[in-house]
Amino acid sequence: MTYEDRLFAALADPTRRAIFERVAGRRQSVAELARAMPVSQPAISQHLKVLKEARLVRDEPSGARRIYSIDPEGLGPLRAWLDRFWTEQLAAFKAAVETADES
Amino acid sequence: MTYEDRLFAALADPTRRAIFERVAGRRQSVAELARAMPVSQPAISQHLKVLKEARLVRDEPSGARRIYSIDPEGLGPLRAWLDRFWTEQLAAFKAAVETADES
DNA sequence: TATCTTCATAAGTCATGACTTATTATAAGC
DNA sequence: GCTTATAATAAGTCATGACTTATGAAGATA
Repeated sequence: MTYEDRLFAALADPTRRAIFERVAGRRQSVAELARAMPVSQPAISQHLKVLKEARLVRDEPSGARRIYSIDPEGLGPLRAWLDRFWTEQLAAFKAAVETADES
Repeated sequence: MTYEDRLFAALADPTRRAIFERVAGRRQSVAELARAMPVSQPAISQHLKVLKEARLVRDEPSGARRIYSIDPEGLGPLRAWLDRFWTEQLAAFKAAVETADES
C-alpha cells in the first residue's frame, strides 16, 4: 500500500473525516472526541491511528491524555495530486484551442 | 450518503483512481481501459459507474462504444474542501503569531 | 496504596465493496 | 441475417474495514 493510497483511504470514511475536521478546528484529546461523536472511544482511537499513519494528524502526550492536532504537511500530497489534473486540464484546454485555431 | 462522501469514496480505491487518471490523460472507451488494466471489463464498467456518480467522469456514446472523459467540474468540491483547511490553518497560524506578540 | 481517568489494543461481528463469470442488449461489419 | 465487438447488469464469492465489548497499561488524585 503506497502512501497516496493511505491518504485517500484515510479520508474516505465520513466518521474519520469528521474527526479530522474537528481536530483541524481545535486540538483535542481522545476523550473529548469520543464525547462529541456518536461512536465509542476505541473507534475514535482506531480512526486516529489511521489518520496518523496517513500523516494527517500528530499526537502529543499530556499527562494521561494524548492531544491530537492536525499535521500541517499532511494535506500537501493531496493538493499536489489535485494540481496535476489542474495543469493537465489546462494543457488539454490549450491544446483544444490551438487545434481550433488551425481551422 | 452525501455528495462529498461519494466523491471521497470514489477516489479511495487505487484501481478506480488509476482509471480516473488514465481517462484524465486521454478520453477513451471501456474496452481500451479494460485492455490496459489488470481487471475485467465488468470491473471497469463498475468503477466507471462509481466515478460517474461522483461526477468525476462523463460518458458519451460513439457507435457501439462509450467514450469516457474527465468531468472538469468534478474535482472542484475536493479543491474547495481542501481550501477550507488551507485558510483554517492560516488563521490558526495568524492567531498564534498574534498571541506571541502579546508577550 | 487504592481508585479513577485516559487511551490503546485484542477479539469478534457484520456490512460493504471489489472482484469474478455468465448473460443480455445494442451497434458494426461481413 | 449472422457474427463479432462493445458495454452494462446480474449474481455470487471473498477480503476488508468499521464498529462493538472486554481488557490492560499508564498517569493523576485521594
